[in-house]
Amino acid sequence: MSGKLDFTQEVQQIARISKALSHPVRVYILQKLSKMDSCCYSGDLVEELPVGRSTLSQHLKELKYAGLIQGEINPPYIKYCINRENWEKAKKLLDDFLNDNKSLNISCEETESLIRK
Amino acid sequence: MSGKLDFTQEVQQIARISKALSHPVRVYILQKLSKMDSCCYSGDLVEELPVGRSTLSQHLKELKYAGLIQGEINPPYIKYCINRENWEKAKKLLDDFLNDNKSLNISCEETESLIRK
DNA sequence: AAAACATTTCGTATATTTGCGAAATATAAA
DNA sequence: TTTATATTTCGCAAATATACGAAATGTTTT
Repeated sequence: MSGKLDFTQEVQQIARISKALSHPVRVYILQKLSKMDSCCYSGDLVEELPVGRSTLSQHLKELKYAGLIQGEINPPYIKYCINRENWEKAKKLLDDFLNDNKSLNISCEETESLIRK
Repeated sequence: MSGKLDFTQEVQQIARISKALSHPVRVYILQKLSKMDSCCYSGDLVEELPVGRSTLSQHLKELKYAGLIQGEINPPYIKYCINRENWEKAKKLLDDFLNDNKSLNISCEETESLIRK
């Protein structure tokens, strides 16, 4: 009976993907994997990143859980690479969110009274 | 002397923006403000959202701190609207991050051995 | 001046995130 | 079979995020 909305699937998905991108280590990993168009060993990444092995492993797990990367077992290594399918979906979701503005007019007068922290 | 990298400004900014987008309440607010191309009172938003006034206020504060929205004082109300300048910057940062892939070939063989949670 | 209103700040509780080292797992090499 | 290697899981501590209600702030209306 209240006017409270449930969040749409879209809103929830955008928040979930953004959360996956909300840490520099994870942004770095995704940037590298998507640019390199190849796979990376966890051991290679830990050399470049300012975190320990177990911490890196957790970040990889989160990205895996979010569906943005996948690991190919290649004993005793695990090669990580972008999950292209989900990466494309994530891109589309964020693109739509960022660019679906009704107009770009500035209707809110920018006055001197704007709150500044 | 270690091979550890510092994160680039770009990587840090992407993580910071993504963090601002990592909660459904904040995604909803940004979606609404960017689509409506108008301003909103905190009181209007609290009617629609499943959080209390003080909690909403905190989310608005975070978005303000991230530079994505601004509040125009209109006593006794405060009208919130998108900070168009920073919103455009955020869009560009994320767009570049999402779309700057060297190629889209799938070089990582997708085998049955993919790790699945 | 007092009452009403919109919003924020404060204090607090709980949950989640981040990080580490040690131990566990599993494979390859000796 | 023992040893070395790559990675993950576990247990824990510290930091951060989320949420609420009560109190504070500041403005308008009465």
